[in-house]
Amino acid sequence: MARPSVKEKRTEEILNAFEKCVARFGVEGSTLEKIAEEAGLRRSLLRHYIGNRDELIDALIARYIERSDADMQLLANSLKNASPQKIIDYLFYEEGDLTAQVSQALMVAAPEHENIRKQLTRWTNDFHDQLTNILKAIYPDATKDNLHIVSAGIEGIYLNAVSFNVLDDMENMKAASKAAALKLLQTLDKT
Amino acid sequence: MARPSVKEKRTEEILNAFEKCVARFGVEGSTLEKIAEEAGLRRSLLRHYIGNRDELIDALIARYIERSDADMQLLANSLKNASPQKIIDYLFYEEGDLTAQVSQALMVAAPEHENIRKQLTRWTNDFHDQLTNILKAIYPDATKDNLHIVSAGIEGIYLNAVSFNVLDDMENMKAASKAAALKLLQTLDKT
DNA sequence: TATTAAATTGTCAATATTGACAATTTATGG
DNA sequence: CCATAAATTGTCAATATTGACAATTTAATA
Repeated sequence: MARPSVKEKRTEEILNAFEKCVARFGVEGSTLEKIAEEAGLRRSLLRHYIGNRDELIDALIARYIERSDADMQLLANSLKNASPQKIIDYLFYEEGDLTAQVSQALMVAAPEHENIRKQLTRWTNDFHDQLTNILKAIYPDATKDNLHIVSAGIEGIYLNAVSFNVLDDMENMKAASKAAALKLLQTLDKT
Repeated sequence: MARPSVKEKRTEEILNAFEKCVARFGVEGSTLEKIAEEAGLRRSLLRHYIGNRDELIDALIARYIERSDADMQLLANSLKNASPQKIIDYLFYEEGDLTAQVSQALMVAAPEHENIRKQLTRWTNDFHDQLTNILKAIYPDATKDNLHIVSAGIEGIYLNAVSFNVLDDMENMKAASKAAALKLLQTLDKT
């Protein structure tokens, strides 16, 4: 017998706005006012629905990691025994620039935010393990070392390639990066 | 017949402090007060020697790019006809974490700072060209495409590996990254 | 329609940050 | 010592940012 709650909806809107701001201004550059404006809400509503600045950051990183974990699961499932080309195609599929820029901004904020640093560290290691497992399924004869090495290399090329999104006219570099990832992966062929 | 000028010295000190802050707090998180405190100077001196906030940022990126260009020249000269292992060793030599974190923070600031974005874009392309040339000297028979691809891949692995510095306990990943770069480079062997 | 819980708006003070510039101190050459 | 140019300190106002909370409005339902 009361007004219906829009808490979930608003929370999503706020965090979406926060992400957009983080991509443009970084974590420290995202003032509550900017976030509110981006969300089309009053600043007081950020506080009402989520909390103060620190709690907003916690909510952001929590949702980001949650989604990244989900994406990783999807990746792991989709790529069981996929071909090398398929794997690279999947990985380098344009997922909308936001994620990459947010990830980079969070990295920059990591030194001062214990919470962010821990979560990103765990995620990075998880991602590595997942990718290594995927590769292992395709190349069962490859040595553990080689699997680790190639996995780390692909991950590096991939993460760096998406970071090109903030620069101008990097299409060539992105294409070359993708080709490099495939080439590295194919070093596992001959064993 | 006047007091000797310390302008150059102070300017260096200020920009050093700015870099440290940028590595910790990002560009937008580096307030003039924090920079001044890090430099052990009054905030008014930042203004006196360099200027307002925007001018400080311009000075920072200018010096950063200048140094990066110099490093790149050194790299190009040092690695003329070096062995693959030498090249990778040189590239992955620990140069003091600062540079990497500053670079990443500048990337995050790029969307909102035309100046930063342009300069980083140019530098990234230059770096790619230099590395490609170095590889070409060692592998004169490799195709242009393959040189580009391997160069982009190594660059990606390298840049991403240094970004691990902000996370915890990433020694394994860094080592694997280095090995991956070498492995990728060696794909140019057989041609 | 009256009630009720939630959404939304509005306001205020405390603090942080920046820009601008005056005032003072200091080290050197003459 | 004196004049001078530079360094350094100090201060002030304007603006930005945040935290906190009161006041109001709105939509469902009994």
